Amino acid sequence: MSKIYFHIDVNNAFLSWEAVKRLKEGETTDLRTIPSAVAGDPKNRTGIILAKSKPAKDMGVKTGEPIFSAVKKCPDLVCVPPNHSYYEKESLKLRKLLEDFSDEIEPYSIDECFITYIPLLGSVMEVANNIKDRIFNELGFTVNIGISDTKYLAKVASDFEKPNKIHTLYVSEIKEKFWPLPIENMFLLGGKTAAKLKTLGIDTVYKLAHTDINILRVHLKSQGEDLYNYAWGKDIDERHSKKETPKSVGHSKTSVTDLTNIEDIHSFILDVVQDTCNRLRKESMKANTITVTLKTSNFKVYSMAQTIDFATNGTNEIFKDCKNIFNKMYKGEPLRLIGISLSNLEPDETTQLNLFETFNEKEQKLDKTVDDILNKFGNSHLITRGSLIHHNNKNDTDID
DNA sequence: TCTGGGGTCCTAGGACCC
DNA sequence: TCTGGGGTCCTAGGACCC
Repeated sequence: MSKIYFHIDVNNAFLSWEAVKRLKEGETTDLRTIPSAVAGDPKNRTGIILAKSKPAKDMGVKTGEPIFSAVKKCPDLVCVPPNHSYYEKESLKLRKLLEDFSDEIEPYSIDECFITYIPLLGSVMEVANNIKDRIFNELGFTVNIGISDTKYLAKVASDFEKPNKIHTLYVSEIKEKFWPLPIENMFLLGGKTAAKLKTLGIDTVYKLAHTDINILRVHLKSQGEDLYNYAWGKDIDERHSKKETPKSVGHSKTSVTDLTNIEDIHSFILDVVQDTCNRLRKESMKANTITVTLKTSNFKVYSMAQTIDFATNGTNEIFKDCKNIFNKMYKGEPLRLIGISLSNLEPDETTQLNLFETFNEKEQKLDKTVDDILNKFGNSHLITRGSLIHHNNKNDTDID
């Protein structure tokens, strides 16, 4: 007997979570009922729309667009700042609830999961309705559920009419429900590929499914073959499924003002490295490859990677490597963003129990150093971090 | 005060080895 | 002095996802 998958997708996740939170805290307006959005802060040059309400969407507001352009279309738009740690908690609550309905839960992102259907719990529709109702009653937000015998089609189905809806798209239904759709509705087919396909006269899933696969291979390589197969109901293979252990850990930050001074840049790199290494150690992993990414004030992005001789997760060591890489690649332009990504990961046995104590002590020492400097100079980011580097170089302190 | 941040995978090309 | 191919590893950039 073949499996049936449900794809659970929180409707307007960040915005819904924010709305529920605010109602609980006593606010009277439900953000979901007015033109609203969760958005970054233009002062920090991160002013883009991360999630929007239905009324905002109806006025043309799009995810990823700058706030200023959203406000042009929708002058009454209410923007609230994002709260990622809160969203993480809501996401975990959802997964916990889903454990009552499935023994195979595969998180796909913070607001999406694939689960397998258990026939003992009732018919497919009964179970789907129960899930939907319990989420709404206990957690306060709505979801879409897509149902199919493949994960790929379940994902496509959950994207049909929203919100608070259940849709099926079984392989046996692709002719009526999938093929008539524009290719943009296909999962794993983005804007660039859609544009390419259109120049070939392919604008619907039907046309894609009825194009010679060799033509697709010539123009889109292996992706062309994959898309052709999806159009015929083939499932995504495991390479598109999330794995338990991360393949890379990275961080990047946009600077409030463009960075031009080398000391400021080094402070900024240290800042990003500290966050990244911290997360890597939490995962008990070490990295063999370090990648530095720069975005210039003109939005040009380039990167350089280096594979090191011995895997590490030490802040100090990685900071030194990052500076080396940076020096090799930097052409002197004003920088808007700096990112560090650590990849080629392997488990770090040394961060297990026996060294846990000393590791913590070191962490505390660093925290104290940062705090001391903070107290001395105030909370200006650059002064703080710059001082830390200076302090580090002068005394050759192990900042890890 | 215009344009985020966190990921995964693929491709093309170069280095290097046999 | 010329000409091979296969295989692996690494890197830079790009497409895609949420």
